[in-house]
Amino acid sequence: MDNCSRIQLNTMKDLTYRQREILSFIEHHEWRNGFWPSIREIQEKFNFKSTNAVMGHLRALEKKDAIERITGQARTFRIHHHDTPEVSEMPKNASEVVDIPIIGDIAAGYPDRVEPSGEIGRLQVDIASAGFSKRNRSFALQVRGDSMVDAEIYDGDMVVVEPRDPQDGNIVAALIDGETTLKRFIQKSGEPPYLKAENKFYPELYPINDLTVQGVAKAVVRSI
Amino acid sequence: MDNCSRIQLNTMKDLTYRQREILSFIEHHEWRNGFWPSIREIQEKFNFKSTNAVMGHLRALEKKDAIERITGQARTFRIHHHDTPEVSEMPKNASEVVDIPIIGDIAAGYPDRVEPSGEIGRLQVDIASAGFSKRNRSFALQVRGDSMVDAEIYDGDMVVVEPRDPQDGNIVAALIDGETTLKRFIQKSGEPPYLKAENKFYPELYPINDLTVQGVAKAVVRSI
DNA sequence: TGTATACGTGAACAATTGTCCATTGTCAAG
DNA sequence: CTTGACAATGGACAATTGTTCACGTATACA
Repeated sequence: MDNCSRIQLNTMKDLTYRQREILSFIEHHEWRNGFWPSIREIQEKFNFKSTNAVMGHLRALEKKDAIERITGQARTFRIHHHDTPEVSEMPKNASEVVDIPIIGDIAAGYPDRVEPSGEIGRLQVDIASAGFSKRNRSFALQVRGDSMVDAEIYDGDMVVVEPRDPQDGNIVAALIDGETTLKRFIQKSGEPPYLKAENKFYPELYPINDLTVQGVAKAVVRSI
Repeated sequence: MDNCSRIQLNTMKDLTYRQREILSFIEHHEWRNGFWPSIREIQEKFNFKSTNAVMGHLRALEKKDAIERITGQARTFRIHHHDTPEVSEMPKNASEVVDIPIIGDIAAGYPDRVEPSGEIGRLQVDIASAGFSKRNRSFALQVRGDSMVDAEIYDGDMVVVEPRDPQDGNIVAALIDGETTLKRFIQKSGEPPYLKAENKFYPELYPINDLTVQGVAKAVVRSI
């Protein structure tokens, strides 16, 4: 189907297809559940009638140096990833980002497993997309009320705000009547700037001075 | 109103020093070895004469919602990261969290500056509120289309999905017709579960099998 | 004073789980 | 044809491991 996974499959190692299936499941189980499967869980997954079928594969995988185990101990695996990591465009300084794969299509491949090839990008939360700053100059506001519903920002949402000067059209955290609220910042050339609520039931215009705007909203985070 | 958006700021009761030690060791063991410790391994570490000492602590940690276990199964832990553990043997590698203050009211202070006193909590992007996992078990989906607009999820949003079994009412990433979509998972007691689109112009019901649900949506992140 | 929580010992039990025995079959290579 | 790698069955055993009961201490609290 997609050549990415095919290439990876063949470059990997001299594992058989079945062994690769087993290995995939083990990895996937840990990824999904946070702990490794027991041999009988693997057995069930593949409808083996005997645990020894699993044992055979595990021995093979260990012999081929794909995995490592601690004999006698339950659910103790270690996966050896000596397939070549591709050149990464990601910043080497891992401390700067929280790195989350963006998966666009996980339909292909082993149905119960997310193929690496399904990844269409990475979400680097602190920098690229959301403006999260390590310097902690950014902050999050929890939205109360519905003054921004027309901008799809709702009660309870967290809005990440970066303190800086706004530009026309930015959603800003603004200090109005002693309260911090979210408004849209409007500044047409030659005219004085003003703020605007994104809810048609609210007054449109708000006065503004140089202490009003506290920062620019960079992202919305909503827990579900 | 809904407790979900209040996040888990105060849901975890305070751990005792001893409980924190235990928790730290469990985390550290997994970090170092790649799998969770057994109860007797914890016992040895702390020189307990009885496994029941460990059991007591584990029960307490579970009661306080710090960990999760699967009864009867070996080495199956799940750590709930509600806050940053202060006592930790683990390296304070900053790459693990992006730590953002949640500011409830900054009206009182100097408006161009974030007052520490205005902080009502902290948003730890990778773990607490959004289900971001440093182990990368979570993943993000970019929403295409409008099948969830009635749940305030829009085209282009990033949805953070944690792979686990859904409960009634959860928004889930579901594999339908070879495509991953967002649906609401409905399971009334005694009845077979089904999926439901949150858009009145879409068909309501979708069939479901054990490969359908890929995970539960934990958060929405939208760049502005 | 009672009661609750935290902390721990000691021993026994039962479930989970890894391991190993013998055996069957296929298939490609020598 | 034989050999070896691969795949799987079936059953049994033993180690690992989680669980529970009974019992003890200390501390804080109303």
